[in-house]
Amino acid sequence: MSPRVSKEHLKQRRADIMKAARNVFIEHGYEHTTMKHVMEAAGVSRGGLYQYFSNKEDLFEALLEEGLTDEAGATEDSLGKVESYWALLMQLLFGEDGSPDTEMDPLAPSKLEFFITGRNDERRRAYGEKRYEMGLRMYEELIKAGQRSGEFSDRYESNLIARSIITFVDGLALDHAMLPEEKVKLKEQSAMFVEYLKMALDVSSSR
Amino acid sequence: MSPRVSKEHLKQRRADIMKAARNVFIEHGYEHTTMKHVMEAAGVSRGGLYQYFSNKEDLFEALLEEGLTDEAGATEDSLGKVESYWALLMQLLFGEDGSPDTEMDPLAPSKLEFFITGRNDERRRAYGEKRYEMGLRMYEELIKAGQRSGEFSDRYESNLIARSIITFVDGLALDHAMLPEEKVKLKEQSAMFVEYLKMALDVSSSR
DNA sequence: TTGCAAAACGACACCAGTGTCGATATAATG
DNA sequence: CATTATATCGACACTGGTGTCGTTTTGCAA
Repeated sequence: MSPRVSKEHLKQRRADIMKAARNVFIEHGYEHTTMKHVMEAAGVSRGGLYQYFSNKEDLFEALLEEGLTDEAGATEDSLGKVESYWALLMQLLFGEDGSPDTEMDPLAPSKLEFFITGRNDERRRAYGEKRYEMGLRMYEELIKAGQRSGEFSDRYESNLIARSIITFVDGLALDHAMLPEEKVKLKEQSAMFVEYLKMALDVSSSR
Repeated sequence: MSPRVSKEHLKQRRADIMKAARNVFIEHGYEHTTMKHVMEAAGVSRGGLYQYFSNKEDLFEALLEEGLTDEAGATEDSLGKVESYWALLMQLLFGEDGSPDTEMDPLAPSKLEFFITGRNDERRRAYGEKRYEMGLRMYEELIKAGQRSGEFSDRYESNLIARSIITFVDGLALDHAMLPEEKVKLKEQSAMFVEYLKMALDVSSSR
């Protein structure tokens, strides 16, 4: 119900499709979802869907970008109301409450798929690298700042610590994509990794 | 050129196909290789190929099993000629020479694909869990033994350490699947992880 | 109301990949 | 050498997914 409609309505429709698509990707994974799945979930026709997204890749990338801006916003928010670099780091790792829990981005498995299966496609690869660099820089800057302030020890290179954080997070995401949470022991592993970070950064208390 | 042949020849043919398939999977990844690719690489017809493997999944699983038995054999070999649990652990992690290097199983990215994209298939999932458990048990037993012998501290639970090893290895494999080696800094990260293990197990020297 | 631009529709042509099956070729056996 | 079991072949039918495009519908403006 809406030909030649306001830009508002177009935005809304697009958002609706993306929301439905998100659920589909979560359910079926990237490779196994089809445009037909999305059509049905979003209650839109084939032609209608292609009006907004020219193919599955395009659609998924829209979701990726959306997630990115959301995240950036959340980080922005945290920046003010945090009392230490350590607290900020914990918040970056585990979200709002800043303590290890069992929640993970439900879209994460599909994201892994997207980048792994696309590793031979130049475009996709470049995009993946860009995202890796972004994450890396984020953690690295944070650690550097903490080191400069004296809160963190500079025994280890900030770059390397940042890298190991990403490796760990990716590893957890990967294992969690394939195994039930109880088997991965997400919470315990996260807690242990935090111990490791405390050691590497020479932070005593967790507050 | 070989109908009604010796069992030897059949084994050989099968092995040849698997070898060719391995290369194809390495080049294209699991999802993007087709039976046609394998046919061409192995120099065998469609019908011929299907005589040995009933589909792509079957073929890939044969490669997985092969890798598993190879690995078990290599581990077996090490067991005798190793002077400490620590050395054994390093050998398990980094292969023969037991020191961090930049080599990784070239089939690893395809393996990740196989299990991630198949995470909703019951059969595949169960298989993945089985493999995880196997790897977990292997590391756990080793660490337990080291702890019993007094070589390792039992400050941390062997199970948890084993898990974090797998998480780390998986994380590295994942990042390496998408990023060039220089970007992941495989070697440096491995070295740092070893430092961490030394800390967790309270091992002083690396020999 | 009426006209229209364009949003939404869904049938269609197309393609790539799969697994099968009858035909063919040939290594072993007597 | 003739026979035969069967390994190998490749054409084929089928399937599922894709992106397009002419048609229909509908919200808005005149």
